[in-house]
Amino acid sequence: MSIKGDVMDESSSPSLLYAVKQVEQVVRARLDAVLRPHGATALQYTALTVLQHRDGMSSAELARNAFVRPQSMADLVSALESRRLVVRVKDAADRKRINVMLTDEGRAFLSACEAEVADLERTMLRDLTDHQVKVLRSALNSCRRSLA
Amino acid sequence: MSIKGDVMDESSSPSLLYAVKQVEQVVRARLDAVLRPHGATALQYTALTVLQHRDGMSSAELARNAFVRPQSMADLVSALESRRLVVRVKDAADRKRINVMLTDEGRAFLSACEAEVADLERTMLRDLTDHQVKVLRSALNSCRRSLA
DNA sequence: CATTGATTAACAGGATTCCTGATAATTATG
DNA sequence: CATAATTATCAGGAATCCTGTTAATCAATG
Repeated sequence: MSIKGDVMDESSSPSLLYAVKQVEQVVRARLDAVLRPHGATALQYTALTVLQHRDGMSSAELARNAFVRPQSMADLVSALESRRLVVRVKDAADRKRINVMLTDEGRAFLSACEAEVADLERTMLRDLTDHQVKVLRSALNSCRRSLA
Repeated sequence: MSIKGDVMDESSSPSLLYAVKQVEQVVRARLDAVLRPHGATALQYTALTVLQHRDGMSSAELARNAFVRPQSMADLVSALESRRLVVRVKDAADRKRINVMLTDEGRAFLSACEAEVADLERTMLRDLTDHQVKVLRSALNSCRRSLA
């Protein structure tokens, strides 16, 4: 009885593009399950965490950061605003720009999910050494940079 | 002028869940761009490559492998069938099962995309040593297994 | 052997996430 | 100043995800 997601395991040296996708798929599924009771999706959560690091980004910036079209991100931000997790604030210095800011509710939401998400990450990394985690992190960042 | 996708770079030790998602996002965008002229999406392509490795999987198996609900995969397979890239064949030994088989067209499609996709992967890994690639691969597989 | 449980496929409806195409306003550039 | 670049928004649509439900088939159990 095989473990889920192992059709193309190490034995067949599959594409690393595929390996990344597999991990992302299982993360997404697991994250969605964690977040659903809180009323959000994995992607929405991701956008919120980005804002947590750099509040006040424009929708266009968020889109670029996520490698999607501006409109895609605008729709996501719109949904977050509907849920009152963010507000959109006209930029004083640049009137065509609208900054996306976390609300207190948004911050509370992130706090509420934090433990479970951290648990998920801990589970994901449980069989890796500290060194492997370090290499993984820098390799992923290298991959992203090379394709960005 | 920052590189796209670097809001939470190494300097702030972000979630590895996020790092995976970032790479997946840029891969998906790049892969979509490569595949669009061929008339398919990154996800459809991924499903086809899985079948390339193990032809005749059922839709339910493909779903499990991809960590999505059966219906989600059924819809994707349905789209692939419409494009004649796969056929669905009743299983002789188990009449409730339908095996998804690559067509010649499906195979030809994969061949047509192969060079460009390989190029993409090469680009992704260009700044990594062989050793780092090796660690990356096994770490990703470990992550997947731990969450599956 | 009959019943129950598990698995597979499919229908239906809907939300989310992605894209393209287009328009308008604002800022940057030469 | 005119043009180019950037931002946001409207519109429409495809793809991808889910939940809920039903029916058929196989597996397990007593």
